[in-house]
Amino acid sequence: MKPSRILVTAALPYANGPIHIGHLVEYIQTDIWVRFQKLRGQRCIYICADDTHGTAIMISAKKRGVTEEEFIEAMHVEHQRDFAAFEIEFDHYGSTNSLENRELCEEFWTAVNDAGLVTEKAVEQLYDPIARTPLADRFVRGKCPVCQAEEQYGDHCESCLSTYTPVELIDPRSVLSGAPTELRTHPHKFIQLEKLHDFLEGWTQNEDHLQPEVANYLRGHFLGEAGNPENPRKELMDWDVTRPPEYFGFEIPDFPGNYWYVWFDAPIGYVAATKQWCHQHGEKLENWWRDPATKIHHFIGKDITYFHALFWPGMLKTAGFNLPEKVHIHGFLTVDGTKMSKSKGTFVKASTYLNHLDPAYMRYYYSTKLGARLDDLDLNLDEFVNKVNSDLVGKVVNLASRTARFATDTGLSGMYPEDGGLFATGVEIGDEIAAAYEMCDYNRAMRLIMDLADRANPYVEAQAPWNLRKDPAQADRLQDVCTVALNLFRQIAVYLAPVLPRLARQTGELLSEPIQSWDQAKQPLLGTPVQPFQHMLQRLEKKDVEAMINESKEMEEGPTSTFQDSNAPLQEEPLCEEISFDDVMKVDLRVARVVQAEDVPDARKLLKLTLSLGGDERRTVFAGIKAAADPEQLVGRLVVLAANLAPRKMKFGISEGMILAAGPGGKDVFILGVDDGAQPGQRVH
RNA sequence: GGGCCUGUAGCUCAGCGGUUAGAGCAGGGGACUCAUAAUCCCUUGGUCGGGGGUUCGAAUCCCUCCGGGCCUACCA
Repeated sequence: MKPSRILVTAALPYANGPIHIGHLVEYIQTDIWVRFQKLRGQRCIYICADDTHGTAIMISAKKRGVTEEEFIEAMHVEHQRDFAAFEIEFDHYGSTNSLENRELCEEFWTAVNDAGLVTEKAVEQLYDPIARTPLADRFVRGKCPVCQAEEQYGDHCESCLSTYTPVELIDPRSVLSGAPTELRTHPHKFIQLEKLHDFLEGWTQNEDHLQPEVANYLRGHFLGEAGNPENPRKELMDWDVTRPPEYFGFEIPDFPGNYWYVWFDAPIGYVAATKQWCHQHGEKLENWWRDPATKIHHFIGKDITYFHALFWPGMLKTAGFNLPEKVHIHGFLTVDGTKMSKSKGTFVKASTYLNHLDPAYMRYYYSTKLGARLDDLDLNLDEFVNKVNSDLVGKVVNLASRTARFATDTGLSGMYPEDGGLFATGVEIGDEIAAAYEMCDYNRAMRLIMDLADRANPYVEAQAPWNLRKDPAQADRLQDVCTVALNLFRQIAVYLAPVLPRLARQTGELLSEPIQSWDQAKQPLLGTPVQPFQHMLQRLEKKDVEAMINESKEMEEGPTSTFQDSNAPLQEEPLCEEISFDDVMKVDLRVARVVQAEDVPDARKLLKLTLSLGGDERRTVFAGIKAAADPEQLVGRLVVLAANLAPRKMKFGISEGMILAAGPGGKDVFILGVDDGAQPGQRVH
């Protein structure tokens, strides 16, 4: 049975940066699904908005010397421009910083309070006294309490992989101002998700609301299972949903001076944006969010599974809104097999892409790669060029391009000619294609469609319209052959319409009837004029892809040096805030000799070093250089030791300092040495 | 350490208990000339990661090992 309404959302992009090709996977995937539903005659709307709150936005605005509102407004314009250029067609694109969202947040808040889900607890958090803001973990950097690695984030150490709280961090500093942080205690409100445990277990594990692997993940990771000794029922953690000032967001009415955490108001933004759309279209929000006849589909990336599969359904349930019919979760984009990288030029912004390439290429390529699973998706640049050219230009558009001009004078025949069952096969396969779209199995849909094109081209080859044209007596045959070829082409264009809306428009113009419905693929088009053929899609040139990648590479700066050093290290770890001479002098660096070096068998990264500062002065230091250094080769070497570092208890013993080294870690650690003549114990000035 | 996913032709993948394992692209040979050097025909190529098991029968189910990815690591 057809649902009477389908409401589709894509995750709200954060208004802190431009749209890039990784984002586009999701918005294109969702757009295709929505266009497919609409083509099938469903009542379907595509709702999205900018996610505008939080510390990061506040900081970005400050950096540019504008208000948060100005900042997010500029981003709002930019995002919409990029999406439109990629033919991503939202029915409404709102903002979480809206009146509607504030009101709905209050409504949800009242509901969770009334349901007894809210509790208050004191939270210790690091605070930046200069920027006057509490600091999320990623805004704090300091020394890892476990391995002493410098410049680690507040919650985990990238060097030794240990985790901790920002409070444990040694010498924590704010990333914002560089100031040493203060520890402050502030009341926060929490939502006790555990009280919804039974509901969430039911919702996540039944009725295909989630992909099976996602349901497994949630069961294994958060929910556990009653009666399963391997994976006993786990308690869901309380969710901290408020933030003390300063914070850019909505102030909480019954908790003055506090703000809802951005993740509280962001998903509510789905509802708020729908509400705005309703106002503009004379619709009732009740019909779209509180009517079981409306099916809600969320499309998200796997990174935000938790919020959408546990937290959000819990909120909706509590506040009496529709639960999602399905949360479709996709993987991440890699380029040529690796993470997108600014230095490699594979971190391509939507606007950069548009400077060089046709969005249709990307819509099609992603379609050939997207399935219903949450697997990562690789953009292989060679394959990209290849596939677009051979499939779209060589096979599909070529069908029209090689026959349309023979039919321009006559138009299409009045009766559909014998075609050996080709069109009928296309009708039959159409159901399979539709099923594949419905299940988000776009790569299967594309394969089926290309298979149709692979059947159509041999037909043209066999009928050889270019020969028929030479004989005036064969004029009718010629018209019939072109009628078949162009109808097969049009059938394909209908099936591709969700992916390639422009091609569908062009096909409509060529054959004098717009493509508006999936069912148009079931009936041949007859007797209409054929317009003069115009190119529908340019071939994709490898050099354009290369130009795009080059433009995406971050520029090297400064005077040209004879040493062609990459800018990557600075990109990955930017310079810190300026500090004073006194600050520098606080660190007592000493020359030390490694007198003993041994492997720590249980540690993944650590070596235990005994250092001599001359005489009897010895220090034990655990250094995260196991992968990079051979203990035997270290013995006797002079190194530089941060000698007045507070001792730190680690799993394997007490570390009494740290040795200086450069490099990203792992195998690439380069220990600082000292020129010949230095003596252990000498200070480094 | 745990969890999830994954390993099929040079590449990207389909097949997920049943005839000699498939497609597209790439490679090789030929044809055609309408078309954006597109198209068409033929063709090379795989002991389906290794090993064990269940079965009349396994790429397909189970176990185990190896490799890859992602997520976590007593705050998601």
